[in-house]
Amino acid sequence: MPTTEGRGRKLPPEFPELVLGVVRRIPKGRLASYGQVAVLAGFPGRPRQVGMVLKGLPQGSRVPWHRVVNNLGHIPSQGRHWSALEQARRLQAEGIPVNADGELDLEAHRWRPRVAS
DNA sequence: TTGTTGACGGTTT
DNA sequence: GAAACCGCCAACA
Repeated sequence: MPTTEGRGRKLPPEFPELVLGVVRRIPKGRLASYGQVAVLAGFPGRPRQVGMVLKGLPQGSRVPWHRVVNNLGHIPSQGRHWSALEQARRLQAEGIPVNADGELDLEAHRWRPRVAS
């Protein structure tokens, strides 16, 4: 049955939910990259769509989307319309040091989901 | 309808 | 070791 699963070329309407579910699973003081969230959500190779979903999140969302950064360990748009500076401040409040450049130690706080082991 | 952009990632030169 | 290019797919103009 073609649930169009597996290589479903099209993104299911639940994509945002899956992404939010993964992001919500990020523990405090931990960081995750867009690609990582995409893979955990079950859509490897689509980090941009993940960003697009987070972009459409309202400010009242309980999703710790501020814990999601790019693989470079750097917060984007640092000065654009987006309030990246405020998010960086939140990360510091979680115990994650952020440079004035908007860079942070991703590897030092990389979220490690249980891979079975 | 087609073309371009985009909270990015990975690979190659 | 660093920089540049390409690729994925969806939403927007």
